[in-house]
Amino acid sequence: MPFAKISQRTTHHHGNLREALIDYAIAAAREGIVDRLSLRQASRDLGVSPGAAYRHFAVRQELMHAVAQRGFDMLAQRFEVALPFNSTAQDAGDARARFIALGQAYVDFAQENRSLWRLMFDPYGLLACGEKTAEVGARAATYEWLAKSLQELADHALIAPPTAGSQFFAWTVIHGLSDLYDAAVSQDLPDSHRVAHHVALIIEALG
Amino acid sequence: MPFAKISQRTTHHHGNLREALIDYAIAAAREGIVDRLSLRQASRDLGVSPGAAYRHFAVRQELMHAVAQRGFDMLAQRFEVALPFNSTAQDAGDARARFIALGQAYVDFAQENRSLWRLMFDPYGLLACGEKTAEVGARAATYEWLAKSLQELADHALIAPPTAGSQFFAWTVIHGLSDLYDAAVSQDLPDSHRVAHHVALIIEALG
DNA sequence: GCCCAATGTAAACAGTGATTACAAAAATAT
DNA sequence: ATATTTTTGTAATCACTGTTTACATTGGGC
Repeated sequence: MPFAKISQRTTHHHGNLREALIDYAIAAAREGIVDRLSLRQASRDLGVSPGAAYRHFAVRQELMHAVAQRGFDMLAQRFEVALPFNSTAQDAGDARARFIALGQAYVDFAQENRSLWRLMFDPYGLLACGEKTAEVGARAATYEWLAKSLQELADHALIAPPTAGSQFFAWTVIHGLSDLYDAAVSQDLPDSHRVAHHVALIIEALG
Repeated sequence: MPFAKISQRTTHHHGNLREALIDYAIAAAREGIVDRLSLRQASRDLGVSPGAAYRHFAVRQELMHAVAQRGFDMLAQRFEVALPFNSTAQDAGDARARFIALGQAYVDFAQENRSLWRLMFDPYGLLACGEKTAEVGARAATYEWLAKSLQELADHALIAPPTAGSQFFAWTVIHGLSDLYDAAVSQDLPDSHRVAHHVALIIEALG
């Protein structure tokens, strides 16, 4: 589905089938429902027998697992761009702008990767799947950026000192926004700076 | 899966297969991933041939469609309990309590019906499926309660007069909370009145 | 009582996740 | 360098799925 047959390899071994499968799934995510991806189709397109995939993923869900993890990495990368980790807010306005940029990055990513996004937060996929340490860890990593940004806001007296509760609140709002923003477009909302405006409201709430 | 063979009917016609299938799926949702429900399994358990289901749903997705719609009805029912429609807030405290009850109802429903919940907000299921008027309509109906509650808050000077933007913001927060609350439990947050506290923050933001 | 639309059945199709027994190649040890 | 072991592939097979088709049964309206 995502793209036609790719590798006419001549060697018996594919070389990097595991990563190739993840790449394939990520590409598939961009133009459809990654969760509904067929292992057989993927194997076929990669020029490999169906059974081969099972050397790398004991079960279909395990591939989805890996894909979601990759998704969290991609998200973290976005955060790093929006909020380079070795940078700091200069003043209150800067802290505010950086916080909004963070929220915007989150929403943008969700919108540009709907299908992957949904997979990442599937409570039946990752969260229910045995050892959830890894991906919860990855999520926690992205959580760090939020913590940092909130701290900056507090440092410039825009909000009260952050707590676990306020951090969760901020995440909640941005996450909800990411999930619903599409639907919002279909309704007619006030036009300008929509995401920015909503993210800014978080600052009000925590002020 | 959800429950074993049910109807040993003697008549040729089932009588109400369509509703029976939806009921079955709703029951299935309570103990697993409704989205992964098998039409054949369902038909089997209902004592009917696989093809029979196709007299009522041209395609599997159409059943999911109907199930999600039922989900919105169930949610609306919760709202009606939390906020009887022919009642009004007496004072500011009342308005506040009612708003929080509304949010709590939303979160509770999401948590008690995780699988159904996820189906309801699947952007690939309903929203992408042709004529989305019906379920968007249903969603809009639940939206009315939120509008009413916000208006009550404004009437008692707890927030500024509601706008489309502020309404969307409130929805966003409550929705995000519903989606993430499970994950939150796994972290250790301040203990008491968690949902209530977060919903209350919406009032701060819109004040 | 007859006809017809609605609703069921049975059998088939292609496609799926997964398992198994076996082959080829790469890595490693001798 | 050769033998052995581990990794990674193949082919065939299983039970199951969504969906379609041709055919049977039924209940309601004339």
